[in-house]
Amino acid sequence: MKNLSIADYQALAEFRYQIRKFLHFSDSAIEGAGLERSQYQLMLTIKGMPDGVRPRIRDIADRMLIQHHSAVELIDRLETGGYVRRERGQNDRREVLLALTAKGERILGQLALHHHEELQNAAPKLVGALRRVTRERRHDEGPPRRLKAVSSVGR
Amino acid sequence: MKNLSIADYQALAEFRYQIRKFLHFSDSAIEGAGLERSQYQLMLTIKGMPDGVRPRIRDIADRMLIQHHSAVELIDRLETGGYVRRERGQNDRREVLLALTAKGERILGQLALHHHEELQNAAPKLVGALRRVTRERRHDEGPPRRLKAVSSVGR
DNA sequence: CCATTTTATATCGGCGCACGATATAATGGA
DNA sequence: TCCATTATATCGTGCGCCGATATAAAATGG
Repeated sequence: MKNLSIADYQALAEFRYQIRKFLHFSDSAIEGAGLERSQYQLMLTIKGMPDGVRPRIRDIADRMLIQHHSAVELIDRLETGGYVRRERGQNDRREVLLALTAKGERILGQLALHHHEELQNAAPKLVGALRRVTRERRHDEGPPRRLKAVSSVGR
Repeated sequence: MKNLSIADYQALAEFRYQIRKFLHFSDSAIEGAGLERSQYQLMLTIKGMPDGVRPRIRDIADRMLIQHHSAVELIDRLETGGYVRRERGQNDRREVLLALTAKGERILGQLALHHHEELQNAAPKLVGALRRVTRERRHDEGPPRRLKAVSSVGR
């Protein structure tokens, strides 16, 4: 089994850092809206489902890669907050179908837009970090110094 | 304020899904080694630091974008498990410098290699999802669901 | 020097997330 | 009908992360 070079460790660490940085931004935005990360993701999962598909709890859990009862907990809190609502299935009465409330739609819209804008800035660094992991070592960019939030891509 | 299209929501949801999928793989691998995600990341942060920099708790916390006392907790558990050790600073005796134990080095090496390999597979989908988010198509959606093999949802 | 401020680390209580184990209800198959 | 399966819900536990607070060492100002 081959070993990784220091540059490989640094590339992996850099990639984790970039993911954390994006999620850190995300968490701040989400918290500002009174939600938690997973609650936003659950709403986004509902909204981002293929057209016309009415999502059951089971479908949400699969898409979020969590156990169904973890989804149940999230939905409990989202329903309490008035962001989503449960609807019993008509045909199969075991099913619970989920829908965003008007409030949920509004909050999700704001947050998603904010995330969309942030990703225009963050994407290059994320892609760059990934490239450094997947490419054999290159050194055309120094160690990640402290950068303030940049608005330009820098190529 | 402009609104996002359904395709934008789907792209954002897909990106979150790809991140979750990578982290889900990561968590499984890490759990198999008896660790937690943040514990692996902390060790990786130590190992991936610029050459010669001896990491203090403060430096780790900054790099991980967490509060220093959150890092303290992680280090407590890592030290209990025998993965890292604390060393009092020689000059400044307030400092605690961190070092990986032999056990820590070995486990980190295995996990990092495993992650490195996985990223060779996962990177294309992550980059693809990012591209779909950053591609400008906000006003209209073209043909519905023109997707490459990229969106295989995986169970 | 000593008092005060700053820096570095540690402790305590709390909440959200996710899990395993388990329960309840509806459906479907032999 | 009986029983396995499916869908959802409940309970208890551990980790991650936080805010508030505490302790110790170093730096600073008279």
